[in-house]
Amino acid sequence: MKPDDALEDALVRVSFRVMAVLTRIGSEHDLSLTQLRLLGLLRDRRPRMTDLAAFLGLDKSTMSGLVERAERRGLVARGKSPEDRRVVDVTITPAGRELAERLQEEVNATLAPFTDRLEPADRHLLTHLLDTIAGNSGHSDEERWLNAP
Amino acid sequence: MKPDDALEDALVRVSFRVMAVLTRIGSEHDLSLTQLRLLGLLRDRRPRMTDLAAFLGLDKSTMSGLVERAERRGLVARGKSPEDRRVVDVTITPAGRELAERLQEEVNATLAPFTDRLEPADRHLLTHLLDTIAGNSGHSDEERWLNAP
DNA sequence: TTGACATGGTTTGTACTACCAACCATCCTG
DNA sequence: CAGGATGGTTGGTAGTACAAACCATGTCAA
Repeated sequence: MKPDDALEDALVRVSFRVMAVLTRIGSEHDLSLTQLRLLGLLRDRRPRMTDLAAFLGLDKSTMSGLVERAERRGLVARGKSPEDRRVVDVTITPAGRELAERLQEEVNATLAPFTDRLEPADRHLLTHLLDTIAGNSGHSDEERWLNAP
Repeated sequence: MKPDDALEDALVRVSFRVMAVLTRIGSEHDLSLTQLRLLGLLRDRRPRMTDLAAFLGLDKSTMSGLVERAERRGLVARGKSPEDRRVVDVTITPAGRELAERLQEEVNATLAPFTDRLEPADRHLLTHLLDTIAGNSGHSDEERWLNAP
């Protein structure tokens, strides 16, 4: 084992904490982590099923069930593309959007006590460092919350 | 929405990336994220079922199945406590320990390209900042990889 | 143009995850 | 010793995820 994996360890540790927060908040709204992410993803996109599967790293068949359940709850809608009648475009409904926004607020509010352990300057610094390792050095507004790998 | 959630967003984004790495590496060894975490947890502990459930934030019944499947694969073992014959102590087997170590190496190796985007000084800084928000300010060697919330 | 192949989604079947409620076994306490 | 509390397992249900088989539509080349 390499002598200095402290950063990798810290990343994994913090990530599990963040996931615990997301999982809890999701479950309070009867949403799995994946559904949560789906909703966040659809806030500023209108992808087809295949794109969604690629974004989330899931199989097409998994997407079918995922979208089907979300649709049954009125959070997303399926629309057939006029250009290619095979493709199904997935959109978020007003109800879904409202839920997604509330979720993000709750997540941020829950994470705040942790991030508030840092001085404002350190918060900016940490944000920058995280963006750097994530590859979003020039913080593009395109790449947003709950993005794909 | 508060004006400055940049740090929270970055944390969530990076966490999803880290989870994607863990999920992929786990699945290459036929391990779910939870099994991965269970294995990591057992590397330096010998908890009873209830403690494991609390650590992982899961129901006792979920732990039964989880441990049962891991035991069937020879990665962990159940041992009855002599003091209290109700409790079941869970231990990692040599095979399980070897796998856990290989997993950690792979995870660290996969994360390295990301963390290597930072200068050594920034890596130390980031480690310190992450430890701070996670509450492990005095980096205790007790609290290790894949810890509980 | 039409036959062959590629692409986009759904369906079906299986295994795992996770919860809850009900249930035994063992411990503890009055 | 009779409750009740605690530790785990079992059974039932829903969701997640994959792979394979499938249908519909699109594309390309002979």
